[in-house]
Amino acid sequence: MLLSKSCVYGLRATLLLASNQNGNYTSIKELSEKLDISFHFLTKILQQLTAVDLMESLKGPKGGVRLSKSGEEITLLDIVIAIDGEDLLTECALGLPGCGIEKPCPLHDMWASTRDEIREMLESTSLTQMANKGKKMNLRITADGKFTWE
Amino acid sequence: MLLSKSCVYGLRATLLLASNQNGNYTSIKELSEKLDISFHFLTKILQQLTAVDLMESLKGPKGGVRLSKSGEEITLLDIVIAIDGEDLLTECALGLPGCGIEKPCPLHDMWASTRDEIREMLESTSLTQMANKGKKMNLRITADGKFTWE
DNA sequence: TCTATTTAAGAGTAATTTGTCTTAAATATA
DNA sequence: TATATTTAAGACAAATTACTCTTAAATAGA
Repeated sequence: MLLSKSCVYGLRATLLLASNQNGNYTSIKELSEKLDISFHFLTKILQQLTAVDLMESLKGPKGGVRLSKSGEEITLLDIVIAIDGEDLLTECALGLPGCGIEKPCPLHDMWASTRDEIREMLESTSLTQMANKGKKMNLRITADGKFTWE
Repeated sequence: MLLSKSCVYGLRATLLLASNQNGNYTSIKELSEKLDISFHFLTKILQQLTAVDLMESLKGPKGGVRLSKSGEEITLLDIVIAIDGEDLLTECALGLPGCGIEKPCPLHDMWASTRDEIREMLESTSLTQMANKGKKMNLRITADGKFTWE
């Protein structure tokens, strides 16, 4: 799997938040129900995003989470790195520690350029772009497809 | 992680076999020692490759494993698919089952083209190509770098 | 101030991946 | 044929990832 499940869940949730940005907090309960993700599990994942200030949270009634800046300023890469770390973008295809230009493995050159394309793709795409696309074309972000962008 | 550890180990072992192709069997013991991989674990992994006829094995003294055809005819993709399956090349970036042109997620188009590049890279590279490169440039296929292509 | 609501934090469980160990089956060679 | 060597197979253990549950802390609103 390219992205961990946690990361995928984080992306789905932040896409939803980006589609809906009005300054209000959205409760994690609501997110978890709309996205069909376990509430407690999603809570833990989103805590990682608030920990790196990609999101803000507020406890209590009317509380919840929201993006800490415009979804246009948050890229898919920001979310991926916050949850899965840099591994995907730095790791050797043969799993060798310290694989790089100085001490490469046979696959290094090829793999490094593929990795860069992945990075470029994630880095050049904002949450808002994807959320707008999903909204406009009514695309799925859940398995059952019951989710609607409203 | 893009590739599982099993897959990485399988790649390292088959690269070594491709570098050394003379029709003889190489014992898994020797592979595991040269590559610094647990013998029993490597045995299990290589069984998956013999199961799909990418390798042949022979029990008993002088036994071991060898590629079932020239390493020029075996691509990295063959090994990856045999061990990790097609997931990497078919899976949705958001983990949605059945994500495709008819029922895409917002990331689908972008991701599908990146996935195709990964496939293209793995498919167009043979074990022998990588083994020769490693041999010629004396590149690592183990963490400690003690391995030598001889 | 009290209460209901909501996130935070941490312990605990389940599933998957990774790795180990033992025994069985095959085979080359003496 | 007997023996040593090697893969095959399956049970088992450890580590990681995925998920659940309980309790604490914060806060809006009555």
